[in-house]
Amino acid sequence: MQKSPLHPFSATIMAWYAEHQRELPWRQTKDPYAIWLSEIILQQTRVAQGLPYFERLISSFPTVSDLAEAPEASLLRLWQGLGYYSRARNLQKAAQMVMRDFAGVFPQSYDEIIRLPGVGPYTAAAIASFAFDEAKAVVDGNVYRVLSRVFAIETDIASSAARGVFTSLAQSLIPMQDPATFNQAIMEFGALQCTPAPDCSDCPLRVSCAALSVGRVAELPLKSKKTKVKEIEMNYLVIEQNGQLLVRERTEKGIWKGLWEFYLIEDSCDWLPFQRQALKSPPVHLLSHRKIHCDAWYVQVPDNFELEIPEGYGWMSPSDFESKGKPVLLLNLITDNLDCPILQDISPTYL
DNA sequence: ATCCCGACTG
DNA sequence: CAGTCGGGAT
Repeated sequence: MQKSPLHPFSATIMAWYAEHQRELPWRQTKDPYAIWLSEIILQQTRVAQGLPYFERLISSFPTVSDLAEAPEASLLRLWQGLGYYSRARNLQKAAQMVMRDFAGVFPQSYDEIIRLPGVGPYTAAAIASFAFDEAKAVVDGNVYRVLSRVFAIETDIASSAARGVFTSLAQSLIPMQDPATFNQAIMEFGALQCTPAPDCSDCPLRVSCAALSVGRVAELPLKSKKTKVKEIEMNYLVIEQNGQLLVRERTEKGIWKGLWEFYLIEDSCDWLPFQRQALKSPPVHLLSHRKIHCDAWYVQVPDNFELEIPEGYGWMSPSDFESKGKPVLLLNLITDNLDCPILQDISPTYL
């Protein structure tokens, strides 16, 4: 077999990976379905947080067919607490596309894989290399960090040019004889060794790292854009009548689409149908682009009173509501107010 | 308080 | 191409 020479960088990180890699369930398989599932979970999510979700999802939906046929609500319930819920909705759309357009066989090339919803350049390269040994370099946040430092690249990673610059470089470094291990190695290296605030003293690249030699490690990678945070107010009324709760699914575009919630008043809470009991407010809830101030009240509606149901809302039993996916903000509200009997009944079994 | 992480949408 | 989409670690 013809062997092209290995770049010193590639040799070093692959040797490092052989020593330091974590044992992770999706690294013990070549099953593209399991690898795809793990990669979607790991988008914008750290391994420690994603791991239990992977275990629950793969055992609930062992095959792409199981996932395609699952009710969306049960998928979102399993995804609860992981954030970026469009990932779960796209995951199922993609599973249905595999069944319909690929006859149930997971697509086997980068060009086909990237057609799946929720799969972009990074994820397609990851699946194509890990499952099918296609020599496509992955470029994720770890790769930006590692390459910008080792090669002292000052390209702004928020710029439109960045992806091309880093993809070309990574593609020039990937060894044809083992692209999968190279891709795993460079990301694991970014996750464990070349971290945002790294300890360079025991780094295997410390003698060749360009950023370290010029004292630019802390400044790289360069990133210009910062997201502005909008402050919003959410007032929840936990409305109970006959042991049922007034709830709705968030169907409009925006945050938490597909998740469920109590009666929500976005602005000031001046609707006072009956005597209300203040609940303990959850702490200010921070998203990347939202700062949510939340207040909540409990309202018991007399059994024989005919309440006018607001548009989009309906009555639901606590146990059915428990089985729906809810934002972490509401899970916090529930667990902070377990002295309220009906909230005990929807206390989540896990986050 | 600040930073981390991909893909889609309009 | 700028804005949107969550949650957690440090």
